[in-house]
Amino acid sequence: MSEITRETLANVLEEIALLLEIQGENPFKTRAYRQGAEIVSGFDGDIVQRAKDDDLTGIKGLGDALQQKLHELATTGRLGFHEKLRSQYPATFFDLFEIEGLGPKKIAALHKELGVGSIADLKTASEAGNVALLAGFGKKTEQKILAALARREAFADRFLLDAASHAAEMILDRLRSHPEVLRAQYAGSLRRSKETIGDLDFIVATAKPAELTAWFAGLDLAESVIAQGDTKCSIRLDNGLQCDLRAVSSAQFPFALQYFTGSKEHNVALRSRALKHGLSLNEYGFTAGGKSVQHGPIPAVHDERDIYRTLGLEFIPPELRENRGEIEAADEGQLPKLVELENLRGTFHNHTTASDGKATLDEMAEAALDLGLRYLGIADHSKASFQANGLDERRLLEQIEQIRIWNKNRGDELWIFAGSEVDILKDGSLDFPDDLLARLDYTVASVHASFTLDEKTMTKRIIRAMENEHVTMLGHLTGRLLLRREAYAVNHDKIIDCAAATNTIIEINCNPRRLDMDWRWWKKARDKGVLTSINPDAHRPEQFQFLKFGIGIARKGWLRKEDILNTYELDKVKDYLGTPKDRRS
DNA sequence: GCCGTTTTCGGCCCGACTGTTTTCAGTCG
Repeated sequence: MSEITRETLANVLEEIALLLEIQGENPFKTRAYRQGAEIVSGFDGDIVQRAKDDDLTGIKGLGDALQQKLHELATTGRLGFHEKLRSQYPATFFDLFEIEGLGPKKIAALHKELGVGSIADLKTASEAGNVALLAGFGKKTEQKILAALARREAFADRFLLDAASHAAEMILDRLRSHPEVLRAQYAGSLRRSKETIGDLDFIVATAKPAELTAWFAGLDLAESVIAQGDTKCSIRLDNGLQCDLRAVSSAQFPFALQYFTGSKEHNVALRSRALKHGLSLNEYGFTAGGKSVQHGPIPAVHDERDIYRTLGLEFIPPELRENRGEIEAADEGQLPKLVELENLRGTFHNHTTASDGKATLDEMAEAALDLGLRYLGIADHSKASFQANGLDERRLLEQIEQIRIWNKNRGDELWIFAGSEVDILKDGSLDFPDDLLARLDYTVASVHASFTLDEKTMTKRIIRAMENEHVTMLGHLTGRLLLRREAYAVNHDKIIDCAAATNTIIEINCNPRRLDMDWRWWKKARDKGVLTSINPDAHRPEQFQFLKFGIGIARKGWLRKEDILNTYELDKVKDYLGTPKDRRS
């Protein structure tokens, strides 16, 4: 029996939800399982242990039935109910749910009538023209399935933040310059600063919605038009990214923006709260609702802030809207004052041509100056990263000297901190000796090889590095490359505890391919007193722009200005780095 | 299947768009 993890528990519940849908079960029952999966994934604590101990009472959304099932699953590694459902379908069956345009009803029909149990089956049946013959299906549906299958092969279904953000800003500019647009904003997961983006959502306020949707469908950026109506239009860009436009009145705008920003889970919670206030909330406004509560007059709403205020809540910034405690905190007036891009004073963890960067030290420094930064940390690779032209001891000493000269001449404009991104070797020792590390202003310690160690060994390895007095911060904790490579196994709880105990900073690597450590861990780390640094890992000047994605992740992790080293003023950073590690706070 | 400061039963979010329909089901968000 493989080890039971949080993911196992959540996946089993999610699969049950899908299978129940296929069987036409009561939709509310299906939803209960799906919500159960969400609760398990987002639970703040050791849900697996709680399930093993049959200690799940009191967790909202997990009733008797789910508690019993989770307990069975956690203790025995299997769930009879789940296995019975699954046994009726092939192992490849769940892939079908990823096909655009196919939901439980259509998948059930395809399976029952044509025996379709995999993507390959679906392709064969569609190409043979058998799908179009089914009741409720037609030629167009079959064509759409084939197109979706082709697209699935050609494109990723999710996009990195930089690609999504770039497209969104471009389209937003176009929308805002349209004469019939009063207000425009992007919503969805991009506005929430999720680490990857499925599609883009735009909301416009206009008196002429149909004119806007037609204009949107005709954009030269549109590779194809997925749907076009009087108030809604969906197009696909030529990189495969889907963009949805909703055109609403100015009065509806805040509601639509709130609604389409999501997350779905946040909105469900918000709507249920509205009902308790005697109000029904949807994407167009408040209406009288709720069964037994006497409602007052429908309040005036001009912006999103008014929506939250009406429900007795502080304004909840989009990044926090994941139903992970933000509504409760807003209710108690306990939301953090989140960090802003303007709070940044400098940046650490940047590369130059000395290792694998594409710009020289001077070029990086000039770019940092242009950005208005007060200090810049250089951290080129160490010698073990030979694939990245890592510096040996002699070259590092030369670079330190070069930085000292810069500071002597131009330190009052931009102060450069001499650092190193030193490799954490397989046994947890570092790639440079302590006496050399001691000559640096700071170090970023990172894993760049031996990714396949088991979790216990990897965690021990990283902890050994953190215990070194010269390790200022930990680079990209899990080594994940979003949409490309999974994180290596590492125990976040233990790393966070060690970071707190040893005063080691954990970076937020804001390369859009990384965004590591994951935002879901930051609130816990912050509460334990762990400091972070928002690090662009820039290999060329334009990559300083990654800082804004790091800010998004920090905000998503509930972080405030004071939780982040590079919001400190220069003097304070010098003090911090000049204080022995065990006496930093 | 979950929930409850009127409820232990009867609610649980719902509107837009498409395609296959002859009045609506399915999907998506």
